[in-house]
Amino acid sequence: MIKHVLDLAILGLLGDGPLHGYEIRRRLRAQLGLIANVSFGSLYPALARLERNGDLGVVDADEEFPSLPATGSLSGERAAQRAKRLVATRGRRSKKIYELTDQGRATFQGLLNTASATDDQRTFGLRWSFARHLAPQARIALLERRRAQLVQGLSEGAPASDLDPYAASVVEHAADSVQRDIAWLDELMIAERAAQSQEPPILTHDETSAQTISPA
Amino acid sequence: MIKHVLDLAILGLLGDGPLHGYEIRRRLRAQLGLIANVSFGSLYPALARLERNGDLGVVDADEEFPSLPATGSLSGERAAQRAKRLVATRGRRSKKIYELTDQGRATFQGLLNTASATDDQRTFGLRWSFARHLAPQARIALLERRRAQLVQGLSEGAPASDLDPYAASVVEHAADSVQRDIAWLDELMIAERAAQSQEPPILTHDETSAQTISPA
DNA sequence: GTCATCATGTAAGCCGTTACATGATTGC
DNA sequence: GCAATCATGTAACGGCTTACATGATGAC
Repeated sequence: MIKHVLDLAILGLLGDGPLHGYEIRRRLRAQLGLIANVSFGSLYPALARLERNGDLGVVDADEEFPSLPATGSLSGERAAQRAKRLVATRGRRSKKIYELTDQGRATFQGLLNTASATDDQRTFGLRWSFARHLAPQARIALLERRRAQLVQGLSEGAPASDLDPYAASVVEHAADSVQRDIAWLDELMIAERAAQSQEPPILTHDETSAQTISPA
Repeated sequence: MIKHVLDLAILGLLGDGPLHGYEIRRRLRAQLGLIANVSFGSLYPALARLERNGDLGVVDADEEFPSLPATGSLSGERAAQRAKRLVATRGRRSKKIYELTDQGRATFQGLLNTASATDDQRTFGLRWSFARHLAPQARIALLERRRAQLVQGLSEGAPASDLDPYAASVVEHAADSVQRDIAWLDELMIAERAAQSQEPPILTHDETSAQTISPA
């Protein structure tokens, strides 16, 4: 999984609420195990990098309990207490809970809307699995870009001439798989267009923000 | 494409006759473009490594013309002339034609028969496309190993619960693809068993050598 | 108290792509 | 002779996996 894709997965999962690294990995494997995989050795450095970049913030352990809202801004003695408690709670090693910053949300939208030329099926799958965060017209565009890529790959693919039966069966099956992927995209497009024509004017938060944010 | 797989592709293509690097890449893209890809930056170092290891030998340009067989062994003056001609023909940069050594053939058989736990569909496809070099029972075994891997991956895969429609469709399509791959393997197994029961006692060169060679 | 699991993090090694550099051949 | 293609090779860079190291938590 290349860097942008890992970032996309992390930011996407955190879009549903704060999580710590271990849980992010668990969810990726449980929910998207067939299309995404990530080792701790790449996940934790990625989280640290995203935090450095300002895309992620670390949640104070106390804030896991929303029944204790921060009334007004913290300052002076109160802030010192809180920092001390954070250290005491986490020690040097404990859960480190990340949340999306506004910049992180923008970065996520950028990654989601920026289609790479080297997208493979898994990359596309991960992207599409977050499609609810895309504007409707961006969904259609994403499907069409992916479809064009697959069609081009097929045309550049093997003519399957003068191959022995074993190699020929492999090439044939690979071509079949791509064609099924294309058919799947066509179904998605039909469903998407139908859904959009039914309820066109409703704009969600994600949809409005998607229109105001430029790709990274 | 991991190292073993690249080696497998190179050695497999050279099994049909001597080739130079540029041509190896051309054929890989033309014949197996959907399942294999390789850049010069990895191909040439791989060729050099295989040559160092003794799996490949460099063919004298003269030997491209089989109408000039080497009658007897070369020695002394004759050998010197030939070496000079080789340098003159290739200069410092020209076609460098590789051929399989006996050791290279053994290495190929080892790679072909040694299934890795991290095999993906492309790796398996490349392996299977060289299945004609495998002993019949090794073909069946390869198919069954791959099938078991896919079944296990499916069982570990997502329960697809509480996902939004977009993510759910991705997971569902991925599972469908794996199931189609399994069905394909089943077809291959049926065809393979049928072919083997029709003509069991015929042993080709590859089949006999496959039984005497141990994996690398 | 100890074992399994949860949880974070670092370092080494591997490998592949990209970009760069060089030179030979062929058609015009 | 010049451009396009054929042909080989090197170096820098990026990024992922594996293995290692450390520590907290909960069950028994």
